[in-house]
Amino acid sequence: MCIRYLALIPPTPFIRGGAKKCMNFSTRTTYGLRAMIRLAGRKGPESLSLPNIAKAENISLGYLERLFSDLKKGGLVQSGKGVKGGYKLAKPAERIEVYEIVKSLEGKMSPFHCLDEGGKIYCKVSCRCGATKVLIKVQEAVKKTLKGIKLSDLVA
Amino acid sequence: MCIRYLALIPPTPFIRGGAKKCMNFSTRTTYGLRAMIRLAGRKGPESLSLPNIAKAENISLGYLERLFSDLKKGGLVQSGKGVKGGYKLAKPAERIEVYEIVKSLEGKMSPFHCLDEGGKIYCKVSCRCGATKVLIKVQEAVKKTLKGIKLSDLVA
DNA sequence: ATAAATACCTACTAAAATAGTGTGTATTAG
DNA sequence: CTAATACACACTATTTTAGTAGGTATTTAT
Repeated sequence: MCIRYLALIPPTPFIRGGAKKCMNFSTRTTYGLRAMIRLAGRKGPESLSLPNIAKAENISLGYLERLFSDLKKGGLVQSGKGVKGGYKLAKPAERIEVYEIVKSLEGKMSPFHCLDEGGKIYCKVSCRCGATKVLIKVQEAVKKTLKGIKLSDLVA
Repeated sequence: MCIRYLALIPPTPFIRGGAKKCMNFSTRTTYGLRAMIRLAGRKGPESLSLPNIAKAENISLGYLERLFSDLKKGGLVQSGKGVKGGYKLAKPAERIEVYEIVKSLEGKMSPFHCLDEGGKIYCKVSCRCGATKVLIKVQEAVKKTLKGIKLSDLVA
C-alpha cells in the first residue's frame, strides 16, 4: 500500500474500470487482515483450515500459506496439522493490535535509509534530511493508528 | 512508499548492505520533496534549472522533468524557458503544505476500492470491510500529518 | 540571426516489488 | 492406510516504479 493513496484519496465509491492502482494495503496485508478477521469471527474452539479460508476469501492457497507462516512466527496464530487441523488465534482478538498483524506480514524488511547528495546510495547514519523529517512524522502517525485498532474492532 | 516500513521500523541508523527494500517515500516523492526543498532554500528571485537540481541531487534529468510537470500542474512551481529559465516556487514556502507536494506527485491515481468475497475484483460501493476500516483511519492520520508540515519546516 | 540553455513532451526500456503457481514432505484424525 | 491438513521451496507472471532516448519550442546572450 502506498502512502499517497492513503493520504490523498478520500474513501470514495468505487468506479469500475477507472482504477488501475488501488489505495488498499498490499494484497498481502489485505488478505492477512481478512483471514484474521475470519478467525476472530469464529465462536467455537475449532480450527479453521487454510483451504477453507482461501475459498471463502478467494485467495490462492499457496500464497495464504506463506502469509500464515508469517502470522505464526509473529505469535498471532496457532496451528494444527492433520485432518482436523488448521489455524486459530493465539490470543483473544481483543488483545491483538492491527499493528501486530501488519508487522508480522510486512515487517521483517530493511532498516532505514535514504538518498543523499553523495550518490543514489545512500544515507549517512542518522540522516535527517527534509524528506526524512516527513517520513518520521508519518511513520509515527501510522504506527499510533495501527496500534489503536484491535482485531476485535474489525469483526462485523 | 509502503505503509509497512513507515509504521513498523523506527528511524534506525542505516546498515549498509542489509537493506533490500527501503522505508522511504517512493523516489518520486523523495526526489520531488528534495527538489522543492532546494527551491525553498533559494534566497534571490532567480530560477533554478532542472539540470542544476538533477546534478545536485543526483537524479536523472528526464525523470525530474516529469516530476516538475506534475508539481507545476499542482500550482506549486512556476517555470520559465530559455537560458535564464528554470523553476521557482509559486508561493512562499510557509504556505506550501507537504501534503500538496505529495498530492501533486502521487495523487492523480485511482479511486478507492478493495477486494471482496465475490471475487478478486472488486468492492461494492461504500465497502466497509475490516481492512477498509483500517485503511480509512490510517489514511486520515497520514493526511493530517502531511498537512501539518510546511515546506518551510524542511529547509535546513 | 545564431547558438546555447532551458522547459516540455512522448515513447520505450529496465528494474524492482508484488502476487501467484507447482511440487513436494511431514503430520494427524479417522 | 488414506485423506486432509500444515509447511517449505523454487519458479513464473504481473504490476509498479524508475530511468532512457529522442525530439520540439522558447528564451537569452552574442
